[in-house]
Amino acid sequence: MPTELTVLPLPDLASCCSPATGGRIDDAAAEALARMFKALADPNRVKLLSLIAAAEGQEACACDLTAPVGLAQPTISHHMKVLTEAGLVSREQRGKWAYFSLVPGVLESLAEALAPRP
Amino acid sequence: MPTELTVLPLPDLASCCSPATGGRIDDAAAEALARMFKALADPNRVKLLSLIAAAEGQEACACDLTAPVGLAQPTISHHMKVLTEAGLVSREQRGKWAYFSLVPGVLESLAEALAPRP
DNA sequence: AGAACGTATTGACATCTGTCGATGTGAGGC
DNA sequence: GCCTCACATCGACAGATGTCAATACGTTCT
Repeated sequence: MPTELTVLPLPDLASCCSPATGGRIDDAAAEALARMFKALADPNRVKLLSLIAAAEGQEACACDLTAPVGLAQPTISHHMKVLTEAGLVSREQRGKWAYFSLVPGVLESLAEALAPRP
Repeated sequence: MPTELTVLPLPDLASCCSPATGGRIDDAAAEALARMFKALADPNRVKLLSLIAAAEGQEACACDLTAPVGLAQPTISHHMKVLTEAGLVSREQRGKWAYFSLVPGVLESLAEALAPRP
């Protein structure tokens, strides 16, 4: 079977050149942005992302994510899937452990869409 | 009766000095951020925000928001309430029209939380 | 091969969310 | 005063979402 593709391909985000505050955005851009924000719209996912971002190399093992947020293992797995499919983090299997890392540039693109700097 | 307060007081956002990607954030900050993102987690709300941001003075009458997004009037009203309670826009009654404007600095704070610039 | 371990998937559940029609409210105009 | 206009609120509905227990999957060790 083919490797799972992220739901939001990176080019899509890169193409949303009209930032949210810089003018009217089209339907596709609005949906692309909303899909990213939806992935961030849960406190536990924000925490998970923060944990990964705070780790060295900006990558963390799933085993290190369960305890800090205090949720059951399947729930963590679910949230990580949401973050992965949104294109915010990437997953790498290393032995029996799953490592997640920030996808470079995505958060910066999102921030740019929110408040473009002159 | 007292003036309605925004659900997310601005100081709260300002105090979330540990950005999402700069280190572990505490529960309160995670929830504050998630609340903002939740308000942005709908394509129509992104469009509405974009319409306001694109208008001169970054303010728009509700009557000008209904047609572009193609939703029923109560639905627009609902979305604007969500955006207002999230602290992203403010509402001002002028005659029989309701004007919404971007709350200054909030989007910038959010962007900063997502990707702090050095 | 079999056991142990780390994760993912499934199924079920309660809750939240987006949407609209109907109705309420408040300001201006006749 | 009454009617109209702009907007908010209510009630209802389908669909999405967060959560966990139970189970399945894949890797590693013996």
